[in-house]
Amino acid sequence: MKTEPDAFSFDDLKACPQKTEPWDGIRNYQARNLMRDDMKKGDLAIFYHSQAGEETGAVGLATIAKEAYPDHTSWDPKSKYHDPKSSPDNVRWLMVDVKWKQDFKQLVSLQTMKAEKALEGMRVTMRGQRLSIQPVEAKHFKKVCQMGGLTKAQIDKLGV
DNA sequence: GCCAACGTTGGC
DNA sequence: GCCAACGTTGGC
Repeated sequence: MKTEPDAFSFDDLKACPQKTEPWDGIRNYQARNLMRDDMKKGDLAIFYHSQAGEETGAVGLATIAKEAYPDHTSWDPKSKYHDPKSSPDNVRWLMVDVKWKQDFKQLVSLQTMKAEKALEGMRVTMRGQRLSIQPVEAKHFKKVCQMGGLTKAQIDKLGV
């Protein structure tokens, strides 16, 4: 899951009150469908900082705390995420809740991921991948955790 | 700030 | 249903 840390960072997620955060504002059908179809409660996500200069990359892990439900900001005219075509009766956009899980010991920069042979084919390393939510294969997921400095025991414990 | 990539919109 | 125009993302 990508986010611009200037808007919302991994530290913000870690600090937020009940440690769960509604992932609102997703206005892309592919991303919405991934949330709706593929994200189950308890699933893990790699948290990724985009547009962050040297700090661009994967910073840690989050858990899906709540499965897809209507994104109410979509029918709120005051919201920056307002979509006039969405309403409570005709829900167009969904969100999930996420929860901080684990920090990486070190940043796994985009550069490092691109250079890592074992991550070949991982979406985020390929050009033109703007999608803010991307599916990650288990082998890539574990490799990124390893590059982030998690121990083998810690990675095994995740049950990926 | 540039620009490639690509999603969305709307005229036809 | 095609496709040009336009908007957005995000690396650089």
